[in-house]
Amino acid sequence: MQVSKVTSLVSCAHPAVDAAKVDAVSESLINVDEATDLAEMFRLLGDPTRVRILFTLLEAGELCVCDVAAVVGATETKVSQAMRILRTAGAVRNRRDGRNVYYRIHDSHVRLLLDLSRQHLAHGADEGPA
Amino acid sequence: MQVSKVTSLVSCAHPAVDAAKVDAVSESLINVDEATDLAEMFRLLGDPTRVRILFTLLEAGELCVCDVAAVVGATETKVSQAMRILRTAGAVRNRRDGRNVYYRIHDSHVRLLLDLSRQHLAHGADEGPA
DNA sequence: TCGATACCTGCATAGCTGTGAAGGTATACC
DNA sequence: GGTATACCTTCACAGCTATGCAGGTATCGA
Repeated sequence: MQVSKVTSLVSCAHPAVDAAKVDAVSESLINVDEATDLAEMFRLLGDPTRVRILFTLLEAGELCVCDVAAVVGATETKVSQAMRILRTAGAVRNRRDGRNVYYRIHDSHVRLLLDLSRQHLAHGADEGPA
Repeated sequence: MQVSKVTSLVSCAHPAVDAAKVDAVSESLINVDEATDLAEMFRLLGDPTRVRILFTLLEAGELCVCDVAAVVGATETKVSQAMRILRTAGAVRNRRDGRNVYYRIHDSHVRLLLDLSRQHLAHGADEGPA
């Protein structure tokens, strides 16, 4: 897979400025499928409503739709719609108990990202250069 | 800010199932602005093209548009458009050197998230439950 | 000055996304 | 059974997004 056939494995419009570097980076670059999966996960966190819902679940552990709606200050419909997206993506999981449906975070990567983000929000959201 | 006026600070449609829990979580929940900023950042990483571009820059350190296009296998226009979005959001920064414009990652949070993601991709993308 | 190169910028557009309204389903209680 | 609660789903739609095309700007070499 992916032999080092210099600059021929990439469909370049121009002759590359630094062919060696281009080839080197091409070798170690994640493939399109991995990038797509990763992007899909980030896109899931790319909505304020979903972010607040997830943080709510992160804090509470498990909560029914009704209570999540109360916490984030949104309608049940809105929360339910968001939950469907999160559930379909595998980020959360639900459990029925009587009339209520309880949701909790299921994906460990999502949990990790949320935790990390909260830490960064906690000790000053400094936007210092890398 | 945010006094504990139980269940009155949230506009609940129904009476909450667990009012105490709702109030407790409401107190510690990030506010809408923070959630919006966070979501905006995640949304920036929610596109495969941008993800691959950023990983390319993460690996190479600095690269001109031409070479990035060659690495990710996209047109210069596509890369340029993506760069504009990343630049506007503050994720990358550019530097002109003659005819070429070199880009590099500027945002430390973005860099951290990418690094973390790559690690998770590295040792098996296990989707085990949290 | 005259291309050529490297990159950028509208413009148009197909496709996606978040949101609300209306109505449906499942469970509990009388 | 009948009604209320809690949640879900379908439908519609305004707004956004990624992408390609055509043309523009900046720099270099002759």
